Formats: sequence, C-alpha cells, structure tokens
Amino acid sequence: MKKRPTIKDIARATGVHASTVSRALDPDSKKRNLLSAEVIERVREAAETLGYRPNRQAAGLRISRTWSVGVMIPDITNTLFPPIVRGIESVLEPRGYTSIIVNTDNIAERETRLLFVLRERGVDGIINGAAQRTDPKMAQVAAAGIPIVTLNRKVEDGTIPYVINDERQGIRLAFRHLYDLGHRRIANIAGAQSYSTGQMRLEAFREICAEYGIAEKDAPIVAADSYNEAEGQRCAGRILDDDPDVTAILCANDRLAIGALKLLRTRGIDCPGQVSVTGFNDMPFLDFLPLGLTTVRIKQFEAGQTSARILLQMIEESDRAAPMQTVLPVELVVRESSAPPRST
Amino acid sequence: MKKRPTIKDIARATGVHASTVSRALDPDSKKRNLLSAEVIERVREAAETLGYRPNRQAAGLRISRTWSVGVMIPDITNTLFPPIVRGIESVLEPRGYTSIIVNTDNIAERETRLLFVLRERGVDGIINGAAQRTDPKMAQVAAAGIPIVTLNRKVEDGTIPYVINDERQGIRLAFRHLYDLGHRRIANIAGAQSYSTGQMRLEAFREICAEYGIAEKDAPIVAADSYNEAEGQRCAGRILDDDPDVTAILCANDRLAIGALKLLRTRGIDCPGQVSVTGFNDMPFLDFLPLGLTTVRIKQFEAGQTSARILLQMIEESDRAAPMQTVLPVELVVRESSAPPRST
DNA sequence: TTGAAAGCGCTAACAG
DNA sequence: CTGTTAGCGCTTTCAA
Repeated sequence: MKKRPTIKDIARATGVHASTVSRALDPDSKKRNLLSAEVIERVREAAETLGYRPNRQAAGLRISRTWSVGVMIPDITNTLFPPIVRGIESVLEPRGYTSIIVNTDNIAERETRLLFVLRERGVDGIINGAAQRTDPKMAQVAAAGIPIVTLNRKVEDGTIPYVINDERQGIRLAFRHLYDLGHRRIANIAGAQSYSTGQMRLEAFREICAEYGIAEKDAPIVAADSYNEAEGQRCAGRILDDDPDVTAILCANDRLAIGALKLLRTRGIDCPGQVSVTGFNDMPFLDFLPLGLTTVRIKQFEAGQTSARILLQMIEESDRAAPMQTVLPVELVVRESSAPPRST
Repeated sequence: MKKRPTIKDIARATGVHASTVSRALDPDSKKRNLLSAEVIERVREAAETLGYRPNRQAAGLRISRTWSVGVMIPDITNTLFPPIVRGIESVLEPRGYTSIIVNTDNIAERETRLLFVLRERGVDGIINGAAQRTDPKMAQVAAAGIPIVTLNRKVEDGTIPYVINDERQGIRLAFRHLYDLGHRRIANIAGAQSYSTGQMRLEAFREICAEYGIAEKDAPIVAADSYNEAEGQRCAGRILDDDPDVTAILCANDRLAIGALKLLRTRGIDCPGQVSVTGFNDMPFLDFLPLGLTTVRIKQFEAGQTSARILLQMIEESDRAAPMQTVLPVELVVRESSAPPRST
C-alpha cells in the first residue's frame, strides 16, 4: 500500500518549490496567473504522471473547509426524500462536495444532537429538510456563520434562506378541483402546525373557503399531530363522526390521505363514490395504491437541486447575497380518489 | 463566530503541555494509564468547561483516518435501500462515524468513478451494496488495504467479506410454497447473471427443480437483464408466449414480479386465479399493491447493521480476522398473488 | 510521569 | 514570477 504522492513529490520532480506547485494547481485562476505558463505546464504534467490527488484533509485543516455538507431529513425511508437527496447529490457531487445525510425522525433532541454532530464534522453548510417553524438551534447555527438553507419547510425567524413549494397554490388547486366537481362540504385534515407546511396549507385552506363564501361549519378542520397514516385515520374518523355529510376530505399530505382512505375502507364508505380524498406531495409509489390518489405534485428532485445550488452559493460566494425565498411551482395530479359527489 | 477551543487552550488553562492533554483525552486507556490520575482529572474538567471537541481533520491528517465510510448502493430511490442505509447508520453513528452514500445506478463507469471519489475522500472503509460478481476495481481497492465489505451481493474473487441473504433457502421456500399449492409448471424469471443474487437464485431454482424431479421443459427460465419492472414484463411475456400452460411464475426479485403482474393484467390473465406470482426481497410499500405479492422477506435493516459491524471490526481491529461470509436468514411472506392452480 | 520537538499535507503571507 | 517561512490542530517519538 504505497502512499499517494504529495505536493512535495511534485516539487521534487519538477524542481520548483512546493508552494509553487500549490499555486500552479490552484483552480482559482487569479493565483495561477501569477505564474509562468511554462511552470504551470510542467507542474501539471508531473501531477498527471505521478497521479497526484490533493489531500483534502490537509487543505481543509489549513483553510478550514471540508467540502462536505450536512443534509438533515426526517427519514430516508419515507419515499418523499430519496428523490430530494438525489437532487442534492446531483449538484453537489460534480462540484466536489459530498453530503452527510442524517435522519432526525422529527425528534427535536435527535435534531439537536445531529446538528451538533454535523458542526463537529466541520461541514461547510447544512441543508435542513426537517425544520420546525421555530427552531432556535437552527437560528443559532446560522448566526454562528454556518451557511444553512431549509428545504420544503421554513423557519419563521426570517434569517434562513428557504426553498419551499407553492403550498398556497397547491391547496387552492386541490380545493378548486373538488369544488368544480360539485363538492360543497369539503373537510380538511391539516398537518402538524409545528411545521411551516402544516401552517401554510391550513391557512390557504381557510383563505380559499372564505373566498368561495363557505361557512366554517361547512368546512370542518382537524389538525393532525404528525404526518402519518395513523393520524390520517384518526382525523378522518373524527371528521366523519362530527359531520357525516362531508363529501370530500382535502388532506395536507399524502400519508394523511392514505390514512383517510384506510378509514373509509374500514367503515365501508366508498371512495370516490361517497367521499373524495386528495393528498399533497405526490410521493413515489403512490401509484401502487389500489386506488390512485388525487394529489398535488411537488418538484422533489428540483427542490433538492435548488437548495444545493443556493447553499453552494452561500459557501463559495459569501459576497453575493443568496436568494432568501424560493417557491417552486406545484401541479395537480388527478387520479381516481376524487369524483363528483353522489347526487342524492 | 469565535473559533472552538483547541488542545492548546486546554494546555494553557491547566498549565500542562499540549501533548499531555492529548494523552489525557485519548480514549485508549493504555496511553492514559501513563499519566497521573490528578492531571487526567484536571484536563478533563478543563476540556469540559471550555467545551472542547477534538478536531477530526487535524487528528485525521496526523493518523490518516477520517471516521467516515463510503456506502455504495445502486439507487436510494429504490425502497429496498433506505432501511439498509438506516441499519448501517444505526451502528456507525454511535461509534462516531459518518457515512457517505453514493448511488451507482448499476452503471459500471459510475461505480468506478465513485469508488475513486470515496478513496480520494480518504474513507476508512467501504460498504458496497452494488457489487458485480466480478469486480476487478473492487478487488484492487481491497488489495490496497482499504477495508471493504459487500452487502446483499458478493464478489466471486473470494477475498472480500460479504453479508448476503440466504438466497438458496429463499428460492426453495417460494418454490415449495408453489409446489405445495399444487403447481407443477413453475416458470422462473431469473435476475441478471452479473450479480451474485441473480446467479445464486437461478442456481437454487435449478437445484430444487432437479430435486423435485421436474424436467427442464416444465420449468422454463428466462433471465432478466436487470432488476426492474420493464424487464419483468418482457420476461413474463416471453414465458407465456413460449409456454401458455405455465401456472406460476417465480421471480428473482420483487420488481420483476411487479412487472410480471403488470403483464398478466395487460393480457387479461387473472392472478392468482390463472397464474400465481412470487417475488423476492419484500420491498417496503409492497403492501400498497392492489394485489399483495407473495415474496421472500430479507432482513434489510439487520443486513445494514451486520455489514457495518463487520466493517468497523476490520477498521478498528485489523488484527482480529473479520468473518468472511455472513448469510442472513430469510422468511416466506404469503400474500394474495399465490393460490392453487385452477383445477382444469 | 511529563515536556520538547517534529511533522502529517497543504496554503498564505511576506520577501525577493 | 518564485522561494521562504510559518502554521492549521493533532499525535507520537524521543528525552528527561
């Protein structure tokens, strides 16, 4: 196991000083321009033939950089996240960065600890796809000067750049779709209010109801504690118990919708015959469902890409201000879970 | 953004030399035992109050370690892999390691390049979940002294430790299940023969057919080029074209099985009424399928854990020999896609 | 039992 | 344009 060549080896081979080699190989042309073309060429060749590869650990120790970024997500086994992760990777990898992916499971203390782990690792920046609406730890990290951007969710603090989806428009598309089908008693299973998505989607629902002149009692709302199927079941149950005349349930997320569908099946209520259901996110594998779910598609891969690009800009061009707010477009995907209400 | 305290700061605070601090804080007790208990205690306290955290970059530069491992998988968007990745993470993280996950997409040149990226990153070891049966690059890396273990698949070269599932037993369970249901014309969609899984599962199929005294013509085999739904469709089509009397299709993997199911639906052939289908892996979200797939469950999370443990042993206890071959148990999961053949 | 000194591989002043 | 020097934070001889 012979060790790999260093800058010194190249210096020896070319007869110039190590620092000259460093300069010749620096990707920043401002430094290279100070050297004679001839030396640069010689150094390049020597590096090539020796198979030189810079030692990032050493360079990093010197300039305190690691060319790694932390990626925080709730849980990679949630199919929503793999495409996002690949989007991130697709811009990071070509630029020489690697990502350290950590799963918070939406547990606050785990998030805190992982944040600590990432800082200790000296990551050059963080993409947080698991942020809470208020997140003091996060703001603290940002204040400490570590580039950070949130993905899918935003922190209300206002200092952290974010990339989110057009939640408002998504809810409006779903609502209008149901309304246009003829539904007039549309319930809402809202998401956890501790996430910006939960809060924004609920707000959008209230807003459009008001716009359409629908009274609050005709648009019952139950907020879930978290985004999962069990909560979807529970909330759907409560809605139907309180208000058996509901003909459609607009859910703040696909997993809640899947739970709602499950409950309907349990109770022998036909979907979409008796009750229509819509989701949000268009998670992969949704089309495996026996009944296709009408939902709002978000740009998963692109969201990953965009957040990574913004983070890189923050890391590498700290002079240029990075965009603070990026909102990606969404689109409605109509499948089988929505239909006109039974015309009783 | 005040920088974090170094070993020097502690030295100054306690009045001892930096090297003494290093020794006092060394987790290896052999080194600490040389120091007086009093000094160790003082250093510990100072480290605590200053909030000292060792700088891995610096330590790594010195001892050439990074406390990071590379994890190669085909594609994180394949739901089979997230549980594996979390299994790996669950043992790595508590021991202070992070994992760098890369997706090969089963493209050889991508694999080569990523392997290069990982080496350049100086990972302490590699878990390869995307290995080919013959993989010179891999053997080369292993020979270079970088700890490496393969996961799910094995390299035939024989020098690389592996953690795989009991492919043979899995195929036998599926076959017996079909046979016991009464099937006598069982076809096989085999996996790509460039992966050990494809090869082993096919071998097991041939073996058990022979055991049951089934002639080769009564057990048609078509090998897929890769593990995906399109190939499953194609292969199932060929099987039914050549041999319309087949009553069951045993697939080397779930995705092939999903493809086969799709083809049956296309042709209006009822499953399990006319043709039964089985898969392999028990991928998450399989239960979303309109028709539950009978399959062989592999221990995904545990496989991740086991491979990580073995890798850590190779890294940290290079003296103790790591287990070369680990075969995890599998179990049959019976769902709706298998039933007795129509008794025509 | 502790200190001194060297060096891992690289970059960044500062000279010249 | 290029060489010299110093040092990032840590570990590890070698002395004392």
